[in-house]
Amino acid sequence: MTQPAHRRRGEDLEQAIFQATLDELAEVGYANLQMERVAARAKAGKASLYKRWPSRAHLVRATTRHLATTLAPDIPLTGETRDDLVTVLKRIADHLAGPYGEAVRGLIAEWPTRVPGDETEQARLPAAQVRVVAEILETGVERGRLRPQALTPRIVNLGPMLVTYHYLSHGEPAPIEVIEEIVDTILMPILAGRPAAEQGPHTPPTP
Amino acid sequence: MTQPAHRRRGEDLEQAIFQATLDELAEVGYANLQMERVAARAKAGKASLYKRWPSRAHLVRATTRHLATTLAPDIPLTGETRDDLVTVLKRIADHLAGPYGEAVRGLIAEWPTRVPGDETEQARLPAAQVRVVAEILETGVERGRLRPQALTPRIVNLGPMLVTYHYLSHGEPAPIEVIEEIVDTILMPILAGRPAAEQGPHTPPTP
Amino acid sequence: MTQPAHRRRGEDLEQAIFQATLDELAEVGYANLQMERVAARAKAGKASLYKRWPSRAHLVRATTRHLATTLAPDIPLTGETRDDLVTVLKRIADHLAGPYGEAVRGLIAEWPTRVPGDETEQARLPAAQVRVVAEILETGVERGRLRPQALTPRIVNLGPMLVTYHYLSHGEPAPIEVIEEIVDTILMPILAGRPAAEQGPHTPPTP
Amino acid sequence: MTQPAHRRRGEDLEQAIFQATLDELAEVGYANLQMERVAARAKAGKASLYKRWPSRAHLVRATTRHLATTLAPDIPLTGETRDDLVTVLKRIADHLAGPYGEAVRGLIAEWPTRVPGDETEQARLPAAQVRVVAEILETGVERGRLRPQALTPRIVNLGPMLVTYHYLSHGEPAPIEVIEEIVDTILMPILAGRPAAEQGPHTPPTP
DNA sequence: ACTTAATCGAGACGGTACGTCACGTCTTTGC
DNA sequence: GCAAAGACGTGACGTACCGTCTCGATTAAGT
Repeated sequence: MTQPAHRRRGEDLEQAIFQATLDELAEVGYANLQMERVAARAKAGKASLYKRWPSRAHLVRATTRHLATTLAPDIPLTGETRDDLVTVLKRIADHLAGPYGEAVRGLIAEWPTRVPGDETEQARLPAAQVRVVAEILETGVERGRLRPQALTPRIVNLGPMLVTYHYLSHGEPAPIEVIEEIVDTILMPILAGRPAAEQGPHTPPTP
Repeated sequence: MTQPAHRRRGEDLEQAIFQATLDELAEVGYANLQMERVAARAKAGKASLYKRWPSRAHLVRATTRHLATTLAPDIPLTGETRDDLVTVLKRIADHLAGPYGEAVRGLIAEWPTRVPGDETEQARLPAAQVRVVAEILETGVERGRLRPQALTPRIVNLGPMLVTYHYLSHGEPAPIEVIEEIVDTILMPILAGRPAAEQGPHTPPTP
Repeated sequence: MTQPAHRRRGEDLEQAIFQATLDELAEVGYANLQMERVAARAKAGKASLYKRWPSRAHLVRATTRHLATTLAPDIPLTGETRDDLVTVLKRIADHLAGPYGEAVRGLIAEWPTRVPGDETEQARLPAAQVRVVAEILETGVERGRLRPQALTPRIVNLGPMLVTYHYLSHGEPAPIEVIEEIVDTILMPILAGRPAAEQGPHTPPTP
Repeated sequence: MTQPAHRRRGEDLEQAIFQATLDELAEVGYANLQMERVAARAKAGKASLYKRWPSRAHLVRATTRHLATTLAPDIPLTGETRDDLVTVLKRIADHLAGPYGEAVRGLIAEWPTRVPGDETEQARLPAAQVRVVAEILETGVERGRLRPQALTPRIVNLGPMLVTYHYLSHGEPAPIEVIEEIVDTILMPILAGRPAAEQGPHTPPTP
């Protein structure tokens, strides 16, 4: 028999529902995600879902948060700011091609806007990976390559934001050429405080 | 009598449907937009909608394009790059608070992704207003204030993109402080080729 | 409160739907009977109807069968064949003026003809009342007034059939004069084996 | 081009519509007969139909009357009452299998009942063929085989009525065995004034 | 022959009911 | 005493046909 020997409760059940939600997001996307299908896939009753989350949006939001805690980025860094930025942004871009990206797409459209006191962002950037960006920039500053003033949250978020926006508007992750162009013509000029003209894509800096 | 003397057909009818769609977007948002309500509001039959657009997403997309053609930006410019950028980006931000923003939110989530050959962007930036950004930058270049190399599409779009992203992730238009921060710490450094810390409005570039 | 304390399911719900169907048949007739109105009247969802019967025709057919089981004819008989026949045929005629007649009218037109193995008759005569006719004739045979050979199903059904046909072709129940003419010029001659012209009520056969 | 060189008007057009209606009745039956299909089949506009008949029921009724005028029964008679009755009733039964029967089925269900002064019967028996029945009976009376008192309209109609009822309740024309049983156990006893026992199906009268 | 008015075909239109589907709630049954 | 299963009331969906209307083309009748 496929059914569990002992009926799942509490944490176990929640895990199964999260997994079913992720699978559905990956297969049919947010727009076609149905509570009935999630429940069936998790071999759970619909009431078990509604007892925990009042709507599809809340379930998906909880699922992405669950996903964030289980994710180990593990990105190999070289210490070279420009290359490391390309690497981590490509990771973020590809991450969006999966259930996480679908969740962001859906929550942007459906999250009940303007709940007073609910200051959360619908299009929350993947925290663990943004943290890696911050580490790259901190390393660059320590090595004297980047201006310390550039380490503001807005600039740290800029790269992930542009990559996410590309996914949202094109429906697929940014290709490597786009990421390199973003890094070389937008991020590095701001961070290094040098004109973009002194560096182009794939061109090593003039000595 | 409220009913038109002659039954509306073709162009007239389409205009009425677009208007009804815009009104519904503004009132209930994309997620709660219903074909039945749009039809009723336009005093049209549902079949008249489905004869023209196969789905809600197509109707909304057509409506935003219709909206773009009827929009006259008419933004007063001073010739001062930094101030003009703040002005036009604020306009874009506020424009997103209306039906146009709702349409973008919905299309991001619901537009059928990856139709081969359909290279259109779901989160299309408002073309007329982005054109104004380009004019501001061209003026700056002509006056020798901005680097000519910065006039790439990606950099021209950068400001509108950040403002749009703010709306998508927060659900409300970017406030003026955020826009000024974007212009002063991101756009102007890239455009003028100077470190953000050293720059202020109306400051000539250091030799 | 008008709503039931507990949501109706199974048998209870079915009873309510049957009652609503009968009411609609009586009020608007079969041709104008709508599933939506029946559902609304029964305070049920349309899906609850379609889960049980695949079409309007099946619902009405089931309703008439339900009606047949709950009907108690209770017709007072005198033992006098001719008079009892007139009485029961009048009952049948009047019964047709209600929802039952409407159901028969509709099923004749709409029942999917020639379903292999579905030998049921669309214009099924009301079984309980036809049984009373049979009893009348059996009594007549026992008393030696009627020929035993006349007790075939076709002849037993003849009276109800003619009365039903009158309703179908005129849209209203046969009046008493028509029923008496049917009994005196058609039924009694066949049953008693005497020429119609020579017969009257209570007249012994000429030797 | 497939369109007629000369556009049809008046009588020509009406004929084409009648023919299209008959074809549709034969192909899909009354319940599935659609004004749009009739119009398309007749290569006519819907307005041309509605200009002449206010509803589907009126169109079908007019079509059956048109059909009645164009029908030539041409039934071979032998002079033998019993056999001739079987022959003509079989003709009537088979006639019902075509568009005429479908029309009767539909009009029974849909004809607006109780229009004051509209005394027409929905289930009008085919007049030309009923007239043949009358001729057969008149011949029988002239030859002294049948009782003159039996020549009432109700008895003349009895045979066609029973055959029609069989079609209505079974959905297909009465087979020959049923017709012979009707003639031998119902019609002949009434007409000849002899007990049914003296004649059975297929059994010659005892000398 | 040349208008002139009627009539036609074609089909768009405003409506409405259809039968389906998923929602979120509620009841039952089993563990 | 909670979980699974799923029936239920609700209501929007997208489809199909209704009966009305508009339009331009065709045609018979009147000049």
